[in-house]
Amino acid sequence: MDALIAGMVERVDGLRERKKQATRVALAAAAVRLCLRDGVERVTVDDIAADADVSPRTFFNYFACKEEAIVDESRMRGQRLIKQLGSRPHDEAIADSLRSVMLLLVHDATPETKRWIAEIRMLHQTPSLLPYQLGSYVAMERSLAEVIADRTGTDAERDMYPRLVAGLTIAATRVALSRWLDCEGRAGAACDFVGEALDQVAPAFALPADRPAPVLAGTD
Amino acid sequence: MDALIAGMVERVDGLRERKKQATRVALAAAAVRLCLRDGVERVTVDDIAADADVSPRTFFNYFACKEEAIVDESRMRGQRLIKQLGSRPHDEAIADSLRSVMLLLVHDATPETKRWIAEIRMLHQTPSLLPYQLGSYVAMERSLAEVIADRTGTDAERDMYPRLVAGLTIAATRVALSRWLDCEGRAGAACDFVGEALDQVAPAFALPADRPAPVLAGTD
DNA sequence: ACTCTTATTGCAGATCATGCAAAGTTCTCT
DNA sequence: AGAGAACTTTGCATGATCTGCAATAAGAGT
Repeated sequence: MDALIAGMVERVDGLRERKKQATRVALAAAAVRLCLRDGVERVTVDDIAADADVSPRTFFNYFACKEEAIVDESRMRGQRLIKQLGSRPHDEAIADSLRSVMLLLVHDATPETKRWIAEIRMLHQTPSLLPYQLGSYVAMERSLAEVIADRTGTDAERDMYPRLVAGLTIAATRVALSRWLDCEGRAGAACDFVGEALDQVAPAFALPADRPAPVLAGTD
Repeated sequence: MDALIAGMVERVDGLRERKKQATRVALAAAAVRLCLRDGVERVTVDDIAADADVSPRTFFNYFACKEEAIVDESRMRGQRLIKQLGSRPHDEAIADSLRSVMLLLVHDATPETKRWIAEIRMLHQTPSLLPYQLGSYVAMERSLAEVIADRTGTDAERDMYPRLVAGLTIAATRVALSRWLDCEGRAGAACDFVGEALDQVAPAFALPADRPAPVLAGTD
């Protein structure tokens, strides 16, 4: 749990680390801003670097490609979400905690959510970005699994349960958002879609110990 | 359903279409073969094109990048799997059908499975390929959703259920295989992992109509 | 102030990826 | 069979992507 917190919290020691963070954030923000303004196709790495006031070469010290930078804000938003999961009441059922936190995503009160919607709308209609978006989801899955392990008394290394619940949660949310974007404006709010998907998947969150043994017995 | 079958079946009309298929298959096979032989980093598009006996320019008529070609066999394998799902008894519970078909993946009787294992082992330890692998999973999800819709009397366009079940199935299988690869040789066979994951997720496959209303009252 | 460590930058070079037009095929129709 | 349409392959040119390497600059610790 210590490593998790250390990796998540944005508290940084010295000036050097703070500048690195700032550069990374500036690059990611520039990437999204330019893509929203000019369209993903028309934005080059040079443009992004110029907008963030660093050399093009520095860009590649932070991201392997343009797409990674574009998706980085989404990744950070996921990390913040997981942090909020950690601050849910510790005795709450894990399904309820996950539901509350995932619904924060689409709770369109904050201006931040507005930007995020514009962002995922762009990601949703740009096939070349899809793989990298999915990659950031998997990264989120890993962090999520650690929190779930902590909350359910399972082991993120040895047990499949936390990884599985994390994967199912992300998958359900992803499908719900995708369907919402497909029929946007015509069929209700995003939180209805996400809520419905998480209701459907919730029965799979029962701890294996509480689940009746399957017909074909397990591995241990 | 017609469009699905048409897109899936590899039956081709004329010589032209057959040659195109052959070129695509040759490129994908060359990509995997060279990557397994020399390592992903050391293989260039020119190498792949040369191995498949076409010009480098032709490569880009089929794939947008090297990674897409490497993952294409995996994508085709998925399509074949979905075809097999269509031939399961039509009155079988969808959870059982999915279980049977997904377990075919890791049923290591065929020599084809051997190659596939080598392939996913490579994908698993090459972070730069992960995004494209995930992309092929999402493509598989779409086809899978159509079959599930057909089998359960739901609508792949309007209902969330088939897309969700497809997404959960893929997610469970992906997590199981990932965990198996993480502790390979130490903790049993791959089919045990996949089976356990699918057992855990199965309760989420109940049709919404059969599911009791959630505690937190719904959205409608 | 001095040194150690680390980040930034420019440059060279390889690879990636796309548009375009010419050349080579398969297909269709008579 | 043969003419022309439709499509695929290919080479070329060009811009973008990405990686090492070495020099410079800047923060951290003493």
